[in-house]
Amino acid sequence: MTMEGSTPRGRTRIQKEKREVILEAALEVFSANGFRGSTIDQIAEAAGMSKPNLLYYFRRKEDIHETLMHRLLDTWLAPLKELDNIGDPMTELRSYIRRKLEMARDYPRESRLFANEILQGAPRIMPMLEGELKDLVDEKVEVIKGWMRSGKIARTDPWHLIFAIWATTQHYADFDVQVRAVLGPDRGGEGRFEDAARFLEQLFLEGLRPKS
Amino acid sequence: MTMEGSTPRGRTRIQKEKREVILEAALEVFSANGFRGSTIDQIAEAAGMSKPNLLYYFRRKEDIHETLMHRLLDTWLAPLKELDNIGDPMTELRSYIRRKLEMARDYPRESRLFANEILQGAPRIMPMLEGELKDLVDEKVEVIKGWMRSGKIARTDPWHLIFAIWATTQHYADFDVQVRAVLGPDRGGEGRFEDAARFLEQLFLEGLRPKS
DNA sequence: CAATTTTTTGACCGATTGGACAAACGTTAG
DNA sequence: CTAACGTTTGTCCAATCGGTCAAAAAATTG
Repeated sequence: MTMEGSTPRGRTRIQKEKREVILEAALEVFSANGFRGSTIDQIAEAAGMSKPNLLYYFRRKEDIHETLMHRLLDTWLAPLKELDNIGDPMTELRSYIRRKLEMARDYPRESRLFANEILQGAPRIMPMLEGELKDLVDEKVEVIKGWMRSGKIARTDPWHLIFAIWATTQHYADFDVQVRAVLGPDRGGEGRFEDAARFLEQLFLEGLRPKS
Repeated sequence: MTMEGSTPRGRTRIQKEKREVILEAALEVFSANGFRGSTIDQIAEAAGMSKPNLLYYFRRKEDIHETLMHRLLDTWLAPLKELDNIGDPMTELRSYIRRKLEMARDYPRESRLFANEILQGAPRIMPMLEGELKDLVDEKVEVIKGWMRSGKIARTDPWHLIFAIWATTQHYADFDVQVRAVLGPDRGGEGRFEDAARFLEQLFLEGLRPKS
């Protein structure tokens, strides 16, 4: 029996392993060149196998990308999911910013893959944006609104607050080459994430300090 | 004599006009699909001419992109160039944020073209980033440092302040589809730029209010 | 061992791509 | 008019692309 892409059943040990190798290679290639800029040959070479061999595990180039994007969104939303109102609002926000910045530092390829997809108009994940993502944001917006009502943080627009956190943190992954070019050799080393963390904490925590 | 791409001399009126039409079409196509994702045929069609005709004005696909990127950087740096210390620091910063946000609103294609290039590792404009861009930022960092020394704004990292302004404003162009998907039909209309402007002003101006 | 199934590969295919080129067309100057 | 120059197009080409296929090689099973 040939492998059925639709049925998760019947995956042998080799299939599971090779599919992981391919996905890892595809993440590397897709995040660096975008979907249309990447070729199956490139991915196959990065995965250490021939093109027909790769196509034995994923029938179409788009299947690889789709699998990658589905996994990605879960990883990507995880930090926001952790945001809840059991702790102190300022502490919660600081933790969220830190987690997002750590993701930009530790998973820049994932961030760039996501950025690539959105830049092209999100043709393959639009439903997920309007569904899962929007629902999660709506939920967290209510949490933030609660903080504002109770005077724990300044009143402002919760949606744009979330956008600002996304934008500033992901910037260090997506625009990494620009950040390093501007900072130069001295300031552009690994310490840039520490500097960024300090700055962003100050910006957001001072910027959201409740007036009273 | 055939047209020399290297010599700006000898451009007829028709050449100037057609080159502009091509660049406008290329901006549309490149910003939506990236460099490798765009074809000469697409650009030619958007420009209302045949592919060989287009190649009469630009010998290679890359020449179009290069011309576009060179112009782009000038446009892109203009708002930052205007930042100087003749006015009140807070007013200057507010103006800068507003100008950048207006650019994201009025020139989203340019923003996405730039983002695409940086995402791919800036293969074609790296020298400009390390040269012009870095020099300009270094200069403005000194301006901001002066404001901090004189106690007009809070002491913080000027480089990351600039990054944060870039990231938050360009986010509304580069991640537009995500912003609109998350905001939904009600809040995602044209008013979103007004909301963003209000939020960003509050965030940055409160976040940078000097502690006295 | 042999039979069967899974994995791998070389060769191939049609479509698309960036680009070349010569011929045709248009325009202008003498 | 004609010669020269600028512009446009149809046709063509080599390279690359995503993907197929049959057959070989490995692995698994009995």
